[in-house]
Amino acid sequence: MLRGIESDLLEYIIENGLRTGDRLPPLEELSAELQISIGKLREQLEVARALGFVEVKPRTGIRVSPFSFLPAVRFSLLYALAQDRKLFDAFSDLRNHVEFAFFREAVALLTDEDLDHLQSLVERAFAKLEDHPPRIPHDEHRELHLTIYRRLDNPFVKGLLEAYWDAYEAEGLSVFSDYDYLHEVWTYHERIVNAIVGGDVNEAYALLVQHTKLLQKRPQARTTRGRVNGDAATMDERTLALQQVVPS
Amino acid sequence: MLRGIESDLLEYIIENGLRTGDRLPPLEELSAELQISIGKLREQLEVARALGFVEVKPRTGIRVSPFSFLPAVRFSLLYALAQDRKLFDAFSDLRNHVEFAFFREAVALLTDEDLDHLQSLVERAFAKLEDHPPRIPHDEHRELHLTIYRRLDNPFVKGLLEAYWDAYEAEGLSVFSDYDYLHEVWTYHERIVNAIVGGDVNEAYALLVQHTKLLQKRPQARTTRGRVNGDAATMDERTLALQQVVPS
DNA sequence: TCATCTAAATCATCAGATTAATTCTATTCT
DNA sequence: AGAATAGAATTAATCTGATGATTTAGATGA
Repeated sequence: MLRGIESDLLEYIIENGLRTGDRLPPLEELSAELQISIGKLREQLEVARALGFVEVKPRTGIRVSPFSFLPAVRFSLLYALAQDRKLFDAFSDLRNHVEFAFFREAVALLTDEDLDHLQSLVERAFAKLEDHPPRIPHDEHRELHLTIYRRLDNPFVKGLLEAYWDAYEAEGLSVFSDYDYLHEVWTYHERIVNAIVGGDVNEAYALLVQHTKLLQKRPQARTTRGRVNGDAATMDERTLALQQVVPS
Repeated sequence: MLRGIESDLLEYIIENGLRTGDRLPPLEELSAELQISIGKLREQLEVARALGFVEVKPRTGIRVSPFSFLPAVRFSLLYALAQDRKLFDAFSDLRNHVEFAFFREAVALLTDEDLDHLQSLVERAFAKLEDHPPRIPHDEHRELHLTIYRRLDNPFVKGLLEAYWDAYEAEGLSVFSDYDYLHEVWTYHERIVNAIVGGDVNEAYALLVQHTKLLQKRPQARTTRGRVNGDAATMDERTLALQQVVPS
């Protein structure tokens, strides 16, 4: 049990069969019971908290959280990216392969409500793009992708896909896209959703793959530090407008 | 920089551009410089240590480790499995898809030495299986798979694949396999390696997929607590022998 | 019923002291 | 000179006790 992990705190949770929502004893009690100081206990607690295993608040105490792969992946990923931004492409590559690999299975599980939701996301995205001034439909982008995989009963796949978007945001890519690119992406999204709704999974898959290639050759309008380096004079009006707003 | 992660310690590493092997100041100094107590610093240090970002020893101090995705994945995965063993199948499914998705690319990068190594692993595995008493070639199994993906320049893919084997061992599966199954698996391995060496990647890929299906319908000779529940009377001699030795 | 205040529980943080582990260094022995 | 050993210095590891901050629950009053 828990071989390879040294944590009296987590061991306590496992050995006592604590489940999501269950409360742990106060640190002082735990300290007495586990025979280790509060200081050491807090070191382990911080790890458990960073990885999303427990939620800890004053007065409320320590509660077991539902398992999610996301915090661990995100923590490691964001640290890696802070050291070397080139690793974003590596993770991106993994994410793309995972999306491809689970696409058919995921689509097969979508409910009617999910399909409606996908369509409304496409609508909202185009509304933002065609607004004056145009806005970047970043939240819609994230949610569209994650919605497709929502019904997969695999926390590890989900965690990876979710972490991608956190990394995407950390990289600042969302802010630095040009208008034509975004429009083309969303045209693909629209066609993917239509294919899914129409029951043509093969077509949807093919479009997904194509749309990913689009991202790979996206305009590299940024320096290594995430600042825009495009010459403003060469940008079209709508792209310029996009760069002046925070994505919403 | 490091948005979404709250850790003065990691921030220090990033902001000061510390690289693999670099040393951090002693905790007392850090405490003074970062204006936080040693106790709090140690909480963050424990997280960084658990995720493999730093190595910390008395007298030597704190050193930055090369980045690896493995510790974060393993930690989260092992905790998850300790709570619910069924999650092994979920991670296994992810791992299989990732192996499939990166197989061709990985094989294309293998060197001649790698191919030699693969062949020697197959030889060693059969030698163990045909020994008296037979031994489980678990290390060879792990290394064969990881060797195939060794040249991939993607720490995230590598971390996932490595973590699988830690989980595999934690599940105790390695100890509870029957002889015929193992022999069949290694026959596949042999054919996969031969196909790779022969340059027939498509054949190798097809065999890989087949061999994975073999694992999915493996004999479930264990209870929920990892103990053998097979009736000894129904086992053949060689399988019985396997169960009495620790894999080596 | 609602809002506000009060008190208790619990985590959060800190400072200091002691202990243990590791590495370096100097000494001693062969 | 070289190897083994003993000791010293550095640093993390752990514990203790004290104080502060936050959240919740309950009491109080309009």
